[in-house]
Amino acid sequence: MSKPSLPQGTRDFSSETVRKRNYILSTIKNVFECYGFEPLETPAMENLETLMGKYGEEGDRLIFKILNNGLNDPKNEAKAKEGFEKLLNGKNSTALTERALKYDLTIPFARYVAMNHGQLTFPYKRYQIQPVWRADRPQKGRYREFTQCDADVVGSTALINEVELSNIYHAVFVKLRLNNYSLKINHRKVLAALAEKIGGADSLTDITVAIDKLDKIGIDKVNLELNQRGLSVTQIDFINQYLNVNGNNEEKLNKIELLLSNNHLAADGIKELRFIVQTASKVNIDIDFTLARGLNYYTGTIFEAKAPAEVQIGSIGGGGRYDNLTALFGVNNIPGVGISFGVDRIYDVLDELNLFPQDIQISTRALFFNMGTEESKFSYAVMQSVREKGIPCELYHEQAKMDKQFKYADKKNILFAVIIGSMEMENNVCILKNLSTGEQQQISLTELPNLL
RNA sequence: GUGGUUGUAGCUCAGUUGGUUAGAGCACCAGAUUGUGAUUCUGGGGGUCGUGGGUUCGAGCCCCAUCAUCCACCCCA
Repeated sequence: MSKPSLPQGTRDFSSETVRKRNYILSTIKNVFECYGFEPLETPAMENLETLMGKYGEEGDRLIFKILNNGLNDPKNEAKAKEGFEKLLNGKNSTALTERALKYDLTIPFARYVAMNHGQLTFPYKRYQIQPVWRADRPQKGRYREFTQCDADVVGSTALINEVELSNIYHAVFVKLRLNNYSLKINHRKVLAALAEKIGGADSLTDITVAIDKLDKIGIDKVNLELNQRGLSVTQIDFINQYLNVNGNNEEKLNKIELLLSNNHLAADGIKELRFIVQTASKVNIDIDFTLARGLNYYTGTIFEAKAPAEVQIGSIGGGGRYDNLTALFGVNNIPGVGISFGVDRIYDVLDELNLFPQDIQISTRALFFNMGTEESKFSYAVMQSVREKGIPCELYHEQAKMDKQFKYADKKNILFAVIIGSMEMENNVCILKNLSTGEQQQISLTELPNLL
């Protein structure tokens, strides 16, 4: 038998890791609940049809598909072979695969809303914390199975939702002591206005893909890429003016207003951004007109949360407004806006900056030493009475040298040692030792629970 | 999907132009120490050198393939 291994890009989470992850997840969850969002969970797998075509060509390629069962049944053989031929020609075949692992939480959510809109109370505010899968090649901060935390509001076009979601980002990051985060925002209508203004509305994708890389590859390479994508010198020149818009948020808005004047798309977008920036005044919002994000379904404001600059990890969250996501599933007029937290990356950031609190690793408060057969029976009974008070504790599993029992307590971050030997048994007392300070005292057994 | 990096003990890594029985530190176990964590000392267990082929009298080292890993691109959280 070969050594056991894990599929590429997946991970086991040790006890310590799970505790750290839960710290992040419960922080996010509490904030979501605090803002009136309700939980939702959807299955790990969806019908392939539900997912295909929703994430662009690149996205389709990264969807994990599940092979149908029973393909080796003789009566399915012809179908299976035909399906395989189709697959070789780059087409999907329900004869081979009709289910897939979910790729994100947004599309399954849209499917859910489309299926249940009759019963839901709008605006419907839901949050969802679940794993998703992508057949991407793993690298730093990138896995094939990872957890997303989404909060969306559907059935409302009110801008207050964008403000709320910005405040959620702020609340979560502050609670995680990630005070230097930045929340970049932009508006799809501003980007569209830029494309319109230079007379290349149809090249919107080309423009945004290129300018999105500005802070990564620099202006020269962006211009080169724009050139390669077929834009003229005058067009590139105008884009450069657009990219040069700088200053604080208000200054940027004023400058872009001037640059994209007499364009109703730009006017709309700028008005909305201005409202959000002014209303969500406590949030570290940084208007960034180069922010593009996936162009699939966003139509209004777009968000991207960045880790503090000293950590070389890109985006730790993102989101935006979509006009009509459920239309993909035949239900119209349900606009929405949502955000997502990238837990796995937030984990890496907190780890790198040493921001996990120490006390999240403590589970057992007290270790009862095992001093012998009779002693341990006695200790066990005492321990059970302490457990009844809700204090987590354990008895060392066998009689062993104290040295060994101390080391066990050390490794498990246990705070106290409770030692009951024959002498203590006779007098109904115990030795309570604080393992971090080394101080110890003899106390009566009735007092014990109060001192733990 | 494209290009590159690295695979030797539980962990971090040495290992000479290819040459005896593959090493160290940490960790683990036992003892010195039969009711108090340290330090020190002594002893001990652990490896198909990622896997499969090839070259050679001889391979941890060279060649091919494969798997895994990490990194970059694409894209993304």
